[in-house]
Amino acid sequence: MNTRFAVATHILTFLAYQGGQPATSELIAASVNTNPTFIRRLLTQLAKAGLTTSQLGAGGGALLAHPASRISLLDVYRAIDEQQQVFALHDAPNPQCPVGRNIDAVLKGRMLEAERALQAQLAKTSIADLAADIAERNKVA
Amino acid sequence: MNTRFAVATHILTFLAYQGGQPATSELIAASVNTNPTFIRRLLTQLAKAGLTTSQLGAGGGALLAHPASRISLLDVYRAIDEQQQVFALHDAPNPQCPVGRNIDAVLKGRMLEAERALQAQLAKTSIADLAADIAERNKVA
DNA sequence: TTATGTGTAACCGAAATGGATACAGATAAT
DNA sequence: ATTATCTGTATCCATTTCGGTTACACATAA
Repeated sequence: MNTRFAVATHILTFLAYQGGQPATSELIAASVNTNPTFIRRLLTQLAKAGLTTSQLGAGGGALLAHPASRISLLDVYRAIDEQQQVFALHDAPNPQCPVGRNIDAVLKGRMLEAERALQAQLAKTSIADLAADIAERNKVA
Repeated sequence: MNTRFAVATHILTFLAYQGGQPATSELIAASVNTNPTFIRRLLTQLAKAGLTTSQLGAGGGALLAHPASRISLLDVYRAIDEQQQVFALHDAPNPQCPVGRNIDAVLKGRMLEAERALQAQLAKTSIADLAADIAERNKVA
């Protein structure tokens, strides 16, 4: 998969760590080690999903729209991965073949089940959980 | 994701439907609606994973190496998706940042949990299940 | 009024994806 | 033995995706 989910999660965790202080795309980009445009593109998606807000102008930046404890990895997944399916079907199997005619319909159901299992697990982790894990690691070190 | 998992599953289901009769890559390609080389590439991977065997020469083709009831979608996933991870991390976050320094380690664990949930669900379906579903659909129609 | 920061468009190179051709080698059929 | 068949693999190609880069209009804070 692409790294957008990981980066989006990084962004949100970073914002949680900011404690209400707006973070510029440049600042976040430095933490992620990428470029500000990439961050802004993801922030746009996160904002559209209602997970973040943006403060324009000097001293502005991105903020969490909700408490970190109420943002789950599933929320991030849904905000970023527009198609929301790990598996892809192959185009247009042969309708003349008894297998080709039905494989998509049959496989789609099983893929959905797997997808649901994945999403259910993602729902169990919040950005606050990640922030806490990170705080723990920084405490020890 | 790419369509290789779907095509590999299609191949195996097709072979299950053949009832022990070898299928050429050309025949399978016609069912999938793709080219024989793509099928042979996947068959090579499936063979390496011990899921299929190949009969060379005239009248030859691919065969299931085990009963379809003993080949799960997880087996296919493992055979085809070499990296076996839905999620990717972003390269080299900033080690100077308290978040960047730890995000990968923390996120990796959560991704693994989700990956495991996905795989556990895949394990519940066998190629025989798919073949049965397809048979049912062909019966009704 | 000026500096700051977002949102978005445009362009780029690298990598991945699947399609197409080609051919050596193994095997079955005759 | 000879021929036809089929695999396994290499090579090349066009298309798409991915993330990086530059640029700039617009909104807002200082």
